[in-house]
Amino acid sequence: MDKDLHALGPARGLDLDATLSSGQCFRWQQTPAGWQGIAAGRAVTVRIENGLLLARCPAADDPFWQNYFALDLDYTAILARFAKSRRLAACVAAAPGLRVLRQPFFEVLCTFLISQNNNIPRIRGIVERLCALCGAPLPGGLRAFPTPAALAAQTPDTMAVLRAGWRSDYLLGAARAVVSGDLCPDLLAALPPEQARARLMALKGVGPKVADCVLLYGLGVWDACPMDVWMKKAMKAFFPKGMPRAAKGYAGIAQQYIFEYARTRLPRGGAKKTAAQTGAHGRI
DNA sequence: TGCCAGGCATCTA
DNA sequence: TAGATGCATGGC
Repeated sequence: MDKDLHALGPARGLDLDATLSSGQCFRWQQTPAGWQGIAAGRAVTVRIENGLLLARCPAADDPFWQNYFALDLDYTAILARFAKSRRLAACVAAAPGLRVLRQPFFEVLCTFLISQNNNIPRIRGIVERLCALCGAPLPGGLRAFPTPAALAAQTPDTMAVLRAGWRSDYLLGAARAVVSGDLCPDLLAALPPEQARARLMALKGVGPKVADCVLLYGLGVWDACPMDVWMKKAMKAFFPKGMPRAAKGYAGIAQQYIFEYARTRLPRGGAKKTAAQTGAHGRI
């Protein structure tokens, strides 16, 4: 038995594969020992055994990871609400162990700036090069995600190694806004969601999609709805009258299940065309 | 080889 | 105000 391996708590239905490969986070990889991830300068390897979420990490990091995986959130109650909508329940059934993670604000802001008009393998590559460029070294040859100050100290020339294209300017702008105090996650979290959203969208490179992802994944605003064109069409096909009432207060979480259903159960690019035009909504 | 990617800013009508 | 276009890069 690995002496460093210990329980963070009951997994409460959490599915690591579904959650960590769902496109809401970009610094996790599957290893023979479990899922290895880095967030907020902490490295961890997690896996689930006998209904417990096990972690290999310093015990002092346990509260961080318990919060990261939202182990305190009662998904049984949330999913029971969702079950009142037949179609939403069908989406949940496709990945019932999917969870919305509580990730560090700045990491979410940067990774979703990188994500725009991009694909997941390339997003991961750019994020890793960013961490190699200016993230603090961690044991085991790993790198932390850069602090706002470390990123703000970069220049367009030094950022060229990322091969991130125009997104590099957005990253520098975001980092400098945080360092200057112009953008403060604590203040954002205290604002009504609509005001926080508007404040985020005042940043160059942050549109409605990125802003909503930051609200949902980085500030724990469970009602935020990340919307891109593909998702809007899937939503329109599944729920032409809008998000079902059963999702009230948890629309962002509900949408995570809808998105995962569309991503994994519909043909490639399907929600753009197939769901809306061929009646995929009739199957759920 | 060409399409497209969990968008956004900018331009134009 | 809505729709079209360009943007940098690489996965597939």
